Amino acid sequence: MPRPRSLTDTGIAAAALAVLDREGLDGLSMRTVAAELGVGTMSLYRYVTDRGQLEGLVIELVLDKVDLTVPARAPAAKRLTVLAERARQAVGEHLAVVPLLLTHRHLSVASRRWGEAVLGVLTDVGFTGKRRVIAFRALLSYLLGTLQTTYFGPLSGGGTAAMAELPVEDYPFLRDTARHAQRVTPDEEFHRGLEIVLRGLGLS
Amino acid sequence: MPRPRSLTDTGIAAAALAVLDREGLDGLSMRTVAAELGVGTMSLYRYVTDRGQLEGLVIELVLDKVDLTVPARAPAAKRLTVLAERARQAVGEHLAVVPLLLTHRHLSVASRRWGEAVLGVLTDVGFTGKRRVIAFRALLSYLLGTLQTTYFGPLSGGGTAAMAELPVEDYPFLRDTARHAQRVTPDEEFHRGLEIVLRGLGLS
DNA sequence: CCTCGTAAGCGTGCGTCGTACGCTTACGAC
DNA sequence: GTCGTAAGCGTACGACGCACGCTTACGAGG
Repeated sequence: MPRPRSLTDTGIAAAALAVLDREGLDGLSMRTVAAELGVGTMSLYRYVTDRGQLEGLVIELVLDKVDLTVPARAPAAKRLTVLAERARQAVGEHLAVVPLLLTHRHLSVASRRWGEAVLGVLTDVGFTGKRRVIAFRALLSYLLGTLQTTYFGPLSGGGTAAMAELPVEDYPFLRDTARHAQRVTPDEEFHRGLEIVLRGLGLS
Repeated sequence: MPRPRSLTDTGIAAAALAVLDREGLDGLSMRTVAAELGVGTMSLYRYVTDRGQLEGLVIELVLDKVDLTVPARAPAAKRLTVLAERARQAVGEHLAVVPLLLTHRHLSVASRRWGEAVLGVLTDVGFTGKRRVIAFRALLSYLLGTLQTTYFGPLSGGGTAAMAELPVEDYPFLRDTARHAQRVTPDEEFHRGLEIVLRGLGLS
């Protein structure tokens, strides 16, 4: 009976993501997203209760793209690597969502499904009880940690370059490490770091 | 000759930290910090070029407290654990600085010194070149990851409680894991997770 | 075809933020 | 006692999120 809705959740999320990709986190506001949708600022509030919920839609859109199917007969380490790498890749394609992901992860349904998939693998190879809690949180912490370090201080970024020029007498190790770091790709860093965690879990 | 300065960097940082502890990150503004110091808002700008620099002072204040001395003859795993745990504790006493730490870590001198100490241990047990880069970043990512997960979604928090009530048919593992998680203390989570990473590094 | 209830769309405005600008004022060397 | 210097701050501007209530488009019932 009443006037039909003209916007969809995913349309709103896509607009916000477009703004995010184009102008970064600072450029994301109710006003810019509304403009991106060709709509008045306050119209957005017909679809979203507040800015936080809009941010939630964005991370949902990004995380929904990660494929959770996994080669059934592959070793656990391989299956976990695949799940972690897909999540990292999905987020990596829209780096500006990292800060939003960190704050909204816990109430995202896509994130929960990812967690369920990871826990499925862990359970499959005998993790239960507290051990499973610890293993899961270790994996999650490593993943989120790498995401945020690549976002705020990538090895290829200015921070590392600056450290490479630190005075040798004060920071010999940091300086030398920074110099090697510039030749490590993000993929290599993530993959080999993940191998470390998996090896620590007794897998691989 | 001119009028003497009445504020110090550490005084400003301490005031900001007090506001942060009392009112959280949302309560931190140039106005509230100035008021905490008993000074006009714009007076702060005589000591700090912008809000970002003020945030930098806070994290410097917090990180300066971490003791970087380490038992010389202890095994590497023990030395790294001590360094990681001290950093975690220093930050844990002022949880509201976590978001600031994530954004300002790379240009903090205290953080650099901590990194230098960690790299010293790694070097001491034979890590060099790319391997040292990977090992360091893995440790750093894990540490930052746990900090941010405990800040945004602690195991003892509402997020975990909500997951414990998830429908069994959709999220069997997540639900069961969340139930066990509520009985894991933050210290236990961090310590055992760190053990995993260290074991993955071939230490311990 | 017309009416009218409903909800979409949005204009205005408030209180907050960071901070640019320039005035006033306290200090201490001469 | 004078005066150069920099400390201290009052005002104001353009963003922000969002509360409120008006206007307007729709489509089902008569």
